[in-house]
Amino acid sequence: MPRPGKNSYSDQKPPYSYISLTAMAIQNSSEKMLPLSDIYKFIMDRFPYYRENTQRWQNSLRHNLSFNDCFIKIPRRPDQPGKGSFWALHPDCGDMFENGSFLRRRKRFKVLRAEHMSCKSSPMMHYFHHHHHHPGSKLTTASAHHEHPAGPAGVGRLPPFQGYGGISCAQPGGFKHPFAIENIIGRDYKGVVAGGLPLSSVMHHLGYPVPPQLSSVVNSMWPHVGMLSESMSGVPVSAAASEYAPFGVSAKGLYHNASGQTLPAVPVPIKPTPSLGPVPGLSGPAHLCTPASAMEKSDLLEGKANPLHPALLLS
DNA sequence: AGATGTTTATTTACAT
DNA sequence: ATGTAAATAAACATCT
Repeated sequence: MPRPGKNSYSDQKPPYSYISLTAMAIQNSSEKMLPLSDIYKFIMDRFPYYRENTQRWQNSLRHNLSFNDCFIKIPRRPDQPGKGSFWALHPDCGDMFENGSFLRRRKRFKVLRAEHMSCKSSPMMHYFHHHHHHPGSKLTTASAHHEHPAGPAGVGRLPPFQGYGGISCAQPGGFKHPFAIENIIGRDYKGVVAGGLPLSSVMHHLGYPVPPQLSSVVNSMWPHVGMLSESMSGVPVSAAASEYAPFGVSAKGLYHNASGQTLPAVPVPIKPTPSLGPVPGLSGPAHLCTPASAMEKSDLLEGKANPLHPALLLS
């Protein structure tokens, strides 16, 4: 362990899995989707550690994109030049890091084989179209309508997406919130709380589109989101890097200080969700309290699917 | 040829 | 100690 001589953390391996790094990058983008090269760029910009061994970690990252159902591929429209597809987060992947650890999720997010059949599984599935080409491929190729009423200024603004081939089950004005990380940190987001739950996740589950402003909380979610490298931001990397210095802090201490205020999401070692005890009004078989993200394909196929979302159960 | 994706296999590390 | 998520390696396919 390097005795912190100022910069010693800067090139340390960040306490994020590839999945969380990628989710971070995607969430940080205005369109909530990025081409591979931009994911690379995001990571390299903020984490000096990843400016080396690029062959190795980028291969791993690509593996993760393909392998994990929480990432979906969105084809480019003809008017969006560039290489490769866009990558986004599966709308139903929920809080993948609800346990407070960005290193290891409680359970892998897996998509049901027959998900395309019932849109009732999630209103969000309206954004996806049954294009089951290759059997066994994860989600269907998405024909998501990533049209933002007005793309937030900045990153390569895309023309409003009209949908593919005229097929459209557009959710008027809606952005599909991918990743309800608000639950991790955002409990104090202004005006957010409804019955103790972040508004956006409630909305999500009621089938309402979550407005972009709400997903902007992301910027407070990930310690490094919004932070650029020293060269770009003028902020010394070492200073910013110290943000994830306290690896060992308890999750409890991270989320709320004494006054109940929310603190930045510093990744912590996975720990038993302290408040995960019996949820009032939600007693019953354990598997019924299992987060959707914890469901295995087999469970879902056997009809054990949990209609309730983690965000509504735990938080 | 190189970037992008997909897939299988093996190893490592963490949680329970 | 066992189960599993994540990391790593590598073969291979596709597309530009």
